[in-house]
Amino acid sequence: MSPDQRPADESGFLAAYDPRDYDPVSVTVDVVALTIRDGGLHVLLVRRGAAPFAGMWALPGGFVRGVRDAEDLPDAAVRELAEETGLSTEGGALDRVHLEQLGTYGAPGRDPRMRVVSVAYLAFAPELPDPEAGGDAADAGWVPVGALGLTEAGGQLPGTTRRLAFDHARVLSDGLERARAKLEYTPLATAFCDGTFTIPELRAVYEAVWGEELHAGNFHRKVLSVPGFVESTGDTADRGGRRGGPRPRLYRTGDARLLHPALLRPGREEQIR
Amino acid sequence: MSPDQRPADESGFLAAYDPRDYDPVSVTVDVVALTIRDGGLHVLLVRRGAAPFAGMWALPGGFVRGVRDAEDLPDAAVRELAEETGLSTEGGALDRVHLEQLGTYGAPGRDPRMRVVSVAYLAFAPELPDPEAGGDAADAGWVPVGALGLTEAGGQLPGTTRRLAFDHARVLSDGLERARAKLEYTPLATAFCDGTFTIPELRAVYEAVWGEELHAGNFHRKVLSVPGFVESTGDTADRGGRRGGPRPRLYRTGDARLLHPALLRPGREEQIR
DNA sequence: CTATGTTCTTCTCATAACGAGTTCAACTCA
DNA sequence: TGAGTTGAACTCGTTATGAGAAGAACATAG
Repeated sequence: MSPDQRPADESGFLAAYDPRDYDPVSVTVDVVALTIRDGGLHVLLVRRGAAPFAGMWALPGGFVRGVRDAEDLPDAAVRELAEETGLSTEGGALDRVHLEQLGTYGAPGRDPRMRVVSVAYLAFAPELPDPEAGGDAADAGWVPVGALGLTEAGGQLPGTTRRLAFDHARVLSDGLERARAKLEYTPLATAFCDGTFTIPELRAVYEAVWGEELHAGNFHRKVLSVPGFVESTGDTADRGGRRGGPRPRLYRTGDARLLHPALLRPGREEQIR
Repeated sequence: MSPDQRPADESGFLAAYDPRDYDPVSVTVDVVALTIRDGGLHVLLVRRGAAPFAGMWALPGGFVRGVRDAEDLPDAAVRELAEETGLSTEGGALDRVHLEQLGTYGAPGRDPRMRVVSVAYLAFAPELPDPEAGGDAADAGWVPVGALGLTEAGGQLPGTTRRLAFDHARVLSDGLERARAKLEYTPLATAFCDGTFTIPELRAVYEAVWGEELHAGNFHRKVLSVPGFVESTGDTADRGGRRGGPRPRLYRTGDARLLHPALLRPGREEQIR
């Protein structure tokens, strides 16, 4: 909408009205950056050094530059991700990172100091280096998602050692559900892989994100039967699987933007009601 | 994230830093409210009376109350929708409206006057009364979506009489695509219907949103085969179809939150690449 | 009232997709 | 060298799908 559309009973103040004069809202971006390490799904977190929530873990993020050096929201997300990972924005590994908007969180009181509306972004990345802690972050690193004890309700199980600050358990839960859903009907799983990959590597991505094992034969058949999902490079990998087996063939991402038919998660009949 | 997570080179200014002092950003909500009238999909629009974009049409929306009478984002969306439709927030037709967050739009320059970050919401409503124009809105009403000449790229065809202000063509296009996708795998089509409805009425909703005719027999079979999508009331409608035919049976929404199997849009093979 | 055309609902049928399991060769590691 | 593992391709029964047909119930024109 336009900022000057507001209730009729305020129309007399139109010219003088500026919500910033008395109703300040700050805008930040947070990034849910996901990658796969050691066969498991990891998220990029920083440990807070200052109050509030000192000592707890939080998603990387920061203020959107509003007027001075104004930046678009995705640019702010990339900037925060680059600052946190220590990677350059240009010509580096960040080019292969898929970034999409996840949602916006603005409940009053979510930050105890001020009114903050936070635009969350979701990033899918191939394996990236460990971040360096810096600034007011006491620590930073890729944390296994399974170690956070996330609940469906957007909270954390009691007894989880790594507590998440603000409403970041909710944001992260939403990001994980988005990632799981996106793998079903888009080829974004390849964003977790390098330029070339094997079908078993792709299957490992699905298994890490979905958290369950898949039928290798059926997965293989489905991936190859979806037009444009992957295309063969003609090569084979250097060696076989970890504990034996033939050398798998290599593929790269195809030109499909949607998977048809989709690769649906098995056994969701219980979660449907 | 937290507002105090920012680059290390600013950490010296931590205590004194307040982005509102020099970097003001305003937050608004816009609502893409969809309903079905006369068998066609309509969106709620208001015509702007003041510059910028005077005379053009815009999505209803307005500022989020930040600190004084602070409200959550969905509450702000409901409030704007209620103000625009003239319907009461409580105990009225708005209870049956499905509301979900669509996305956030914050490109610099999208509002020529100031930096505005706008959180868009998507509303699915059964038939609602005509709104009353008020305040600085020159006119307001339910506009057939097809009359807006929307393009896939988020613009409008040249020659379209009703021009959309700001980036609202993009927002509306995103909302329509979301609506089309949601009908595939959720029972939200019933949000466009009254408490009880017939399968042909439900099919009319799908046809209006998807913009194509569906095979009546197959649609009927699929709706009844999805567990929890609809449940029979045991009654039949008062009369048959508009031009004849038996009286269809009445159903109400079931308890399913996801459709399995999904009702996929036909003929999307071309849009996949 | 009758005739005509429309619509709801349930079929059939051929094709496509799926889950589960099998087979076999290629490979790693002890 | 042998045992165990894995990639890739296959089978088979079940389920989902698109296209079409059939028949009964109904609205409307005459």
